[in-house]
Amino acid sequence: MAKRIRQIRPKAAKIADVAQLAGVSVATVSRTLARPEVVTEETRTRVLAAVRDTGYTPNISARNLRVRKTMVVLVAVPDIANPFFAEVLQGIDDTLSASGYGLIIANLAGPPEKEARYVDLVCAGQADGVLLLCGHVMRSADRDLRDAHVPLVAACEHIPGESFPQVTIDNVFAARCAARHLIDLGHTRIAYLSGPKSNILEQQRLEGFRQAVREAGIAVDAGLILPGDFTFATGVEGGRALLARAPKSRPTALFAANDEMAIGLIKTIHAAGLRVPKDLSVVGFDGIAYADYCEPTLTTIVQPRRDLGATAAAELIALMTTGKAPARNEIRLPASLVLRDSTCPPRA
Amino acid sequence: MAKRIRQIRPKAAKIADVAQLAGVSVATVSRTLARPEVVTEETRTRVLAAVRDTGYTPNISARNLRVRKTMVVLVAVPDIANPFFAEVLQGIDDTLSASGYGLIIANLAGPPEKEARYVDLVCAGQADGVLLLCGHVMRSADRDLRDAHVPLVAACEHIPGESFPQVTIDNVFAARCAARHLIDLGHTRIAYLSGPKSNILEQQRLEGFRQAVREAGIAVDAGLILPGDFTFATGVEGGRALLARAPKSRPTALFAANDEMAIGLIKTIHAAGLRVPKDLSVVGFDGIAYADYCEPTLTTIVQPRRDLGATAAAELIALMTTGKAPARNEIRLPASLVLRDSTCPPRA
DNA sequence: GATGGCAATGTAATCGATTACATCGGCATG
DNA sequence: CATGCCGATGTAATCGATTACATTGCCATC
Repeated sequence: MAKRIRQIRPKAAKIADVAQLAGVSVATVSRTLARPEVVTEETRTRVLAAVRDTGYTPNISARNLRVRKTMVVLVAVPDIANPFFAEVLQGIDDTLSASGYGLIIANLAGPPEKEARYVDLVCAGQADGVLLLCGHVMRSADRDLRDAHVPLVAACEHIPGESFPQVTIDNVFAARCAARHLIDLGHTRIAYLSGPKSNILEQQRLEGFRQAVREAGIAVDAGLILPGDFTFATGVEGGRALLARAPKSRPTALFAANDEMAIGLIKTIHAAGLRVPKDLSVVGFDGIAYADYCEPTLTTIVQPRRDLGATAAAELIALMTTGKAPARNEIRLPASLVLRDSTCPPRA
Repeated sequence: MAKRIRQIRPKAAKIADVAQLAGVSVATVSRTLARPEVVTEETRTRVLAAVRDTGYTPNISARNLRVRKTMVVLVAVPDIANPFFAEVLQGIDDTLSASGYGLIIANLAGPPEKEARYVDLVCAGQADGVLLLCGHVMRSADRDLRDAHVPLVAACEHIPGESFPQVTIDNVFAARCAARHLIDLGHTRIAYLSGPKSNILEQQRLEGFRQAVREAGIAVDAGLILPGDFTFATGVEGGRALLARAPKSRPTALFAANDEMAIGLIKTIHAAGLRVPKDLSVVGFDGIAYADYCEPTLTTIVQPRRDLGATAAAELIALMTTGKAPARNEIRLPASLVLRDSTCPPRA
């Protein structure tokens, strides 16, 4: 136990060691590894044998310094603990690592000075590109990021009027579909459970909701727009607010700006003895895994999470390698309304 | 729109530029930045001004090459999409980034060759340390990792007989508590919903379950050990298996080796018209956020996820900086049994 | 047989920061 | 006044890989 860990790492083999062992020059070793076809069959085998024997692996810092690339991209994510982003991340990781890129994750949930540190990293040439999974990067950091002229791609949150590629779903349209679904079922008193007002996604989803309601000729009741911030807890709050209303004036359906709030709300409604969907139909947004586990299963807009990540990553790779922006700057992936058990027509 | 992104990054300022502008040598610039107290007040201000004016940020690859450190640690995680690990990651991230370390995440969910690539990265000196969140690293890669003599710390899964520090909870003990809770409530026919047989956590939890049952003088019914693999889907399967039994021979309580399975199982039980906890008490394991959202809320063992991550990270930092292993190699953090609504005494 | 071309390999400059060692000037001490 | 020390700064070696350019030798061509 507690066997002392070797404190001094054995001096790793360097390219010169390999060269010496193989009886060639360092250039030949480097070439053998980078473009095997340019060296003789014979030297190639000798060099590769030497590589094996020495256990050589190239020092990446040295290479990076020389070629001025890092093969690393920085991914700024609002909150890794959020399962939604976790899945987007997987898509990113798959694509990126298939092309030999590593990714370093900047988790923005946390003290803001961390954010600054990550931006520094990028500026210091520690990343060849940046993937933004959220619209709100700190103002000052944001400037620095642009000034660094590092290839940049955003995903998930669409920021209007930006010049870098953005991969998102059409939130306005999707929200309109969701609301429309409730309307088609026959609901006319429909509530909306909001995300944080300043959030772009929230704004777009509310807009979609408004459009659908307006199209149906329903007046939007300001009292039915409930405040929230995308968390389970505010979903619970929303449920309480609903229950506080006189039964007559309660909505028969509700559209939540994300799934977590929808689930919190349903829980509260159930606790009060009312049933979803009979007494209240609920539609969510995002399509987190849990939406399919909860009771009742949640009708929701499912975003192609992995695909969003994968596409954004592919876009970034293109940008990093060709250096030019893609033809279409705003890439929209299809989202789908998945019908489950949390919606039904209103009671007669 | 599609404003062409600047293809050639403006040549970033280097230390020599700053030195020239400030009218000092590169050494002085470097010293000013690293140890401000050793230079004159006067030069310091001149240098800092020059740094600002040139927008200089040190090139990290060059620094790494020189000082043979990267200030990056590699975190091997079985599956980032799993919310449990996501929270552990947050703890890691907080601690690591507070000490100026970056982290690169090796997501092992995916093609095994990715794993090899990550190991290469470490061997190539791209990381100063490794944090393992799972016991099962590929055999061959495992060897390479040890051979690289890179500081290593494991968390979450305890691997008996290893020489590197491990930060975990006592799974056997915790599982025993969970089972004990059911026994104390008066249950005598208790089922166990397993994880994958080869998984160490599963083995430890099953062992804890067995101990509790044995202590209570209850015979372990092999038919009540249901197969599973930690996924929601196998939880559902487990539920079906239970329902397939004659009502008389059904257990009155069940301990699931993790929360996701417990939730899947409850869903199935409910769908069949039985109620949790009245007809079946259920205890889970892990304490994922969702365990507190579901209906009924889940009695479970909650692991100190953030703390596991933070402690492991702190341990790794110590190992990387002092180079010596800590006094205690096996660090156990306390887990707690949280009582919620999914358990109650059996019906008379 | 001289010449040009080409394929294979070697030599050395280079990337940008850190830091051991050298230098310089000033001041205190004997 | 010479000596030595110290604090501030400069000079240049160094980290390890890549690659432009140089070199070598061989073969084909005239």
